[in-house]
Amino acid sequence: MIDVRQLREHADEICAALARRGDSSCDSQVEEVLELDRRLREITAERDEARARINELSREVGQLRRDGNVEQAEAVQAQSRALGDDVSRIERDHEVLSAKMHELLLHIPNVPHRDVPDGASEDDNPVVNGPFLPEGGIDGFAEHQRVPHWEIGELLGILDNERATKIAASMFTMQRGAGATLARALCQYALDSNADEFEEIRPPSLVSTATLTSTGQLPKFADDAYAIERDDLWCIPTAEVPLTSMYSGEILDAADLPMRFMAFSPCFRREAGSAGRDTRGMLRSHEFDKVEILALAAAEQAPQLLIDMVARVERMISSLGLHHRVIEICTGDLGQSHHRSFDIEVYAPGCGQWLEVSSVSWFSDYQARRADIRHRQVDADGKPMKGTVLVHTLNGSALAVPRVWAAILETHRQADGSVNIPEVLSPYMRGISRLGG
RNA sequence: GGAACGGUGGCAGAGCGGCCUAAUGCACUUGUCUUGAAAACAAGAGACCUUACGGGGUCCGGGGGUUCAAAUCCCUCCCGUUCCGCCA
Repeated sequence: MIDVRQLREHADEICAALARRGDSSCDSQVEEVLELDRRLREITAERDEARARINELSREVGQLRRDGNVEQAEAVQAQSRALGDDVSRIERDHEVLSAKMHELLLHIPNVPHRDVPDGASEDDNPVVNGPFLPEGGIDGFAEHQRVPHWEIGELLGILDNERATKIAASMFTMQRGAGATLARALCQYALDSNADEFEEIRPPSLVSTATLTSTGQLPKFADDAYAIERDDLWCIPTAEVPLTSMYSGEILDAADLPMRFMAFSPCFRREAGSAGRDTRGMLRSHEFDKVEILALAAAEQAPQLLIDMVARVERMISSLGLHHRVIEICTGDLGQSHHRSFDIEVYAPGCGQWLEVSSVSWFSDYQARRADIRHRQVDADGKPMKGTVLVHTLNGSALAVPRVWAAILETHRQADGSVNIPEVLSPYMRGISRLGG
């Protein structure tokens, strides 16, 4: 959610920034919000005035009754009752207007950071680091690496999506044997690698409607999430959702910032808009495992944290012997809640494509305003100051299992058809260092 | 799922229709005293909205109701504790 007060004072700048996203409907939405805001403040003043008068009169009634002056008390009561009717009428209007305004605000996207490159679509996302490829670039991969992971998985008996489909539905996956061990090893490894700075959390996988609204999935993207209507709960699409809301409605101490969390969780996605895309293998599925990293920070800490978190993901990918590049998300491709975003992509030689394995994003105070997460401010001497400010949120996937799993199979496939497990995973592989062969 | 009891400021906890502008204690901040600290004493202190910056309004789990007036009474939902039932 963007700030109404900011909007009031800097409407032109905000509209201009939103226009960079290429969505022209923002202007009219902003205008409508401002109009509602004007009316709302008008009637709020009216209501408060009436309420102040009622408070005054009620005190008078109390005094009159104590004095035994019943007649006059009743006269004042009648006066107050009439004012009470005014107040309830105004309150009804107020409720309608503020609900309308809130609804509009929930649909207005975040303002892109000024350094976000202009662009219309994902085709305009620039590569900002890499690509880090073997000698010879994309053509430098050997012939035995050019087998898609779904074929490798089937040959080695470690991927059984056919049965996953039988048990559940299409677009569900199932790993077995060493394949399942590898998937779990990746999570263990990701958690251990980030434990130096991030507190491990094991959050609920189902959350309330309020929680899913805070992070921006609702109301706009309800079709993408699995709903458990009977209990008014939703399956999380990422651990970002519960982690961000851990401190919702709370006021944090500046000294505790930044707060850093990581969590392993299953992720559930209906993939409503992508039916028929990436249907083979592990590239896209309704349920997958992921380790997420997340930070709640003061505004001035955010830029450096963004850089740090991208670097962490890059180190992890490199340590697995995978080939990656970092792209920055341009204005036209930026998610609704995002202020600035970087994707880490891994090259999968078997299926011959760059796979998005992580997206690290800075949300400015957009999510924090929805979730109401604030912190106390301190002055230059570290003394607490009056008032509170919203925190900034950042998050990213430390490691999303399926695509990394796929890239490992394809990248580390040997000429004899076996697959070498990256050295860093050996503590988690029960002694398995090679699949097949 | 059933029953009982609860939910009040950072925490503990009183209040159970008007003097609540929420007692009291702890913690906190500032000052006095002190070489410094502690103790003692005094004062202060929250959040949110709005403002002609004088103020005004809101906040006692959420929502609704009764009343001139609700922390206080009624309804409803949520959460917690304890006991029972069920159960990894």
